[in-house]
Amino acid sequence: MDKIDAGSPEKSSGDSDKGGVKAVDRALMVMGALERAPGPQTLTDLSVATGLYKSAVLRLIESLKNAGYVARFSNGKYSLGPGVFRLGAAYERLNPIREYIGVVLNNLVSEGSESASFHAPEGTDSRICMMRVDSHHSTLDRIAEGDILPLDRGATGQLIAAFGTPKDERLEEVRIAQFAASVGIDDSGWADMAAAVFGPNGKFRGALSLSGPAVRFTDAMIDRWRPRIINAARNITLELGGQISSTRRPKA
Amino acid sequence: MDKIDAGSPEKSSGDSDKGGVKAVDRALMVMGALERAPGPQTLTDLSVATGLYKSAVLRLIESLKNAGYVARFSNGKYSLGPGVFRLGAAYERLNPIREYIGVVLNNLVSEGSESASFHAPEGTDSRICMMRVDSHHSTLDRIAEGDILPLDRGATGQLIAAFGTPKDERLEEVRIAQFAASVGIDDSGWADMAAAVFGPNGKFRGALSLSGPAVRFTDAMIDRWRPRIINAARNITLELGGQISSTRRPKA
DNA sequence: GCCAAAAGTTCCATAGAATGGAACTTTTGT
DNA sequence: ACAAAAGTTCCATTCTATGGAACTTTTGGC
Repeated sequence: MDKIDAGSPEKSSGDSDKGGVKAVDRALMVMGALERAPGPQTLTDLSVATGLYKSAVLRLIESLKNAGYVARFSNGKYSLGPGVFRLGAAYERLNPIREYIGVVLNNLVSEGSESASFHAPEGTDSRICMMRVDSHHSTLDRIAEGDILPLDRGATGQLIAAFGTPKDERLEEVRIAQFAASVGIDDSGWADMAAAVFGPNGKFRGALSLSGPAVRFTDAMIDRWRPRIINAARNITLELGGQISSTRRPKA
Repeated sequence: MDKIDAGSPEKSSGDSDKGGVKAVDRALMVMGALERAPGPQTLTDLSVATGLYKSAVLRLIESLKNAGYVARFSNGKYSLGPGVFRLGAAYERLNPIREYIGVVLNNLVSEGSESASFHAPEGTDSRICMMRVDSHHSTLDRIAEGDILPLDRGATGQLIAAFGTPKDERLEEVRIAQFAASVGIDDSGWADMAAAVFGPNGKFRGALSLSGPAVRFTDAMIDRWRPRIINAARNITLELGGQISSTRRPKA
């Protein structure tokens, strides 16, 4: 009873009309523009970014502002408002599993692991970093909670792709192992390993990941941490009410 | 026209018509209901909570779901979706902190303070000068925006260390006071005082600091400026959406 | 396992809300 | 000081969001 359908932004072809409310779609376009923007935006910025008339943006913003989702500064620019924080806090409160994942991540890091994080699928070709605890080693990579990352980079991306839709058959080995590790040679200088987490009905929920400088991801290091990260992922799965399956289940 | 008013306790009253977009207002009412709810909500729950017809809620949710702001579980209940988490992360990321802090720093300096600056934690054992406004007095010290500084020097470093990880228990007094001032005798010839700034959830965000020649940091001068810098820090905290806590906080 | 009640979903004519764009005011930049 | 860009107001027209009926599915009592 925990399967999630959060809707996917992309719809292959002709995604526009999906029976929602158009005015709301437009307001959320404005929110998206503000979310993506590098900083406070002018009315004209938003008009250009969304393709809506300035007058329309102004009207939509009026409603968003009343709810605190948009803030306007004294210089006239717009940005996300404190209301989105309240929302974020509510999200945390409503998803208490995050607390448990935090405990698991902290445990790994305090045992001396590389930086630990949890990533969930986001749409069909990306993932989102839901939580992250920096390692006690150096911490200079730029990944933070909320970051959207591609699936074609790193073991974590690979693991999520292996359980994605449509399934990448080339990744069947990864899917069976429920684990992936960077082979090491990557010009980025970073490496990672990840173990799969499942919810009820065996539904894939995300990846528990350790990441750090590639130079530290030796075969020995990977062998040492693999059982621990797999075990940690298993604990999260159990906490989520998921079943541990050594074999893959065909359908939910 | 007839609202299904089943007695909605929240929303108080004056949600007067402020010239926004009604459909958006309604969608945000649904968001508010989800935010306030103790757990996943049924369609009927939301219909009752918002006073909207079920069919209307369904349509609004369709749009909210497409944006990821609302998720639907396999048991049919609705809750906030991962999109709000992204939003929260975006808010944190593009915090307009600098714009507002610049105003505050300028105000302090134009009131005759020593050079004013804002420092944020950088890693676990250093801080970064995020902004700086030179005083109208003399003295050019060499600290500039972007400089990385240690935590073992000055009141500002001490304050940031007091809220750092791991916590330095010897600095509990500083943490409680949310304020620190150089005691004066320092062979460097420089002194400073600093007040803590917090963001949402009481998270420590950095220190507002005044710094200058030690010779000018007399007890009387510190007493004179302490309330002003504390008040300025408080204003920044409020602007950041943080809460002012007069009582001591056990965690930060 | 059956039935009644509640919840969820689909559909449509119509009211009225949202729209585009023109006109106007304010701010910015040179 | 001036021109150009940004921001704001306003309104007739259009098209969308709406209420509510009808229908399907799920829940729960017995």
